[in-house]
Amino acid sequence: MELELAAARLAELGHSTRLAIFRILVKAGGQGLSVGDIQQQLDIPGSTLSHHLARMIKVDLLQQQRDGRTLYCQLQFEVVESLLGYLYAECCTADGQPLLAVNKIDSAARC
Amino acid sequence: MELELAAARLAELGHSTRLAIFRILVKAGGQGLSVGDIQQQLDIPGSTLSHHLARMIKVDLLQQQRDGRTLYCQLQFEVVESLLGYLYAECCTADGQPLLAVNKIDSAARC
DNA sequence: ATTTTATTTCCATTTATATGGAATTGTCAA
DNA sequence: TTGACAATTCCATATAAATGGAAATAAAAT
Repeated sequence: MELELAAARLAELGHSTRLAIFRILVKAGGQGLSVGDIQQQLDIPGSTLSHHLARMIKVDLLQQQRDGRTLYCQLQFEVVESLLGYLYAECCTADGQPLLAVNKIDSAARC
Repeated sequence: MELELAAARLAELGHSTRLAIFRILVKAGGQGLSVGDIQQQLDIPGSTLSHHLARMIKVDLLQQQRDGRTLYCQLQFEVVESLLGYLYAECCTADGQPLLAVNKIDSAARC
């Protein structure tokens, strides 16, 4: 992922409401969650939520899929993955040594 | 790290100039790099750079240390680590299963 | 057909971010 | 103690983001 795109995606995660949406959608997993359910969890006006979702969709952090009159939001996990992968790649020195210890932490322990 | 702080830090990384600064400082490692060196690499006006640095300092992504008339900028690696750690922790489902495959990628391979 | 439900888009307003020239501060060297 | 250098702060301006009520769209139920 090139820098501009990574920055754009990080900017979208860099807002407390949107980071909360991200969090909720991670917990929801692959099947996603309806806009209404998200709204209920966050307790914010529909239009505000809609704007935030639109922004996240624009940078491919999430996707929507309609089922009847309900719109389901699904996190684009591959995109999130590539974003985090980019950050990690950037967190290596020129000589290829990782500077962060996050890799060493057991993933299960963090959950 | 709580959500608000994580969001604030992500927002600072979510700007192409600042992400470029981040990148440069990662490559520079622990000893850091002078403001002038960063400016030379980015080729932007000093005042603009200064504003960006100030923002990053405000959320503790970096630190400055004066040596004579030169100011050295050092990335706060522990902070970056905790931020990425937070994101990874959020990327686990409620039942503790990591949803991202980034952990499985060999860290050396990404550098 | 009409109402209800789910969600978006339109619109206006407020607030924050980004940018960079000019003036300023801090430090060293002659 | 003046001059140059490193970097910031001041200031003004332009642009973008955030917010939410009201109107519009889409789909289903009555």
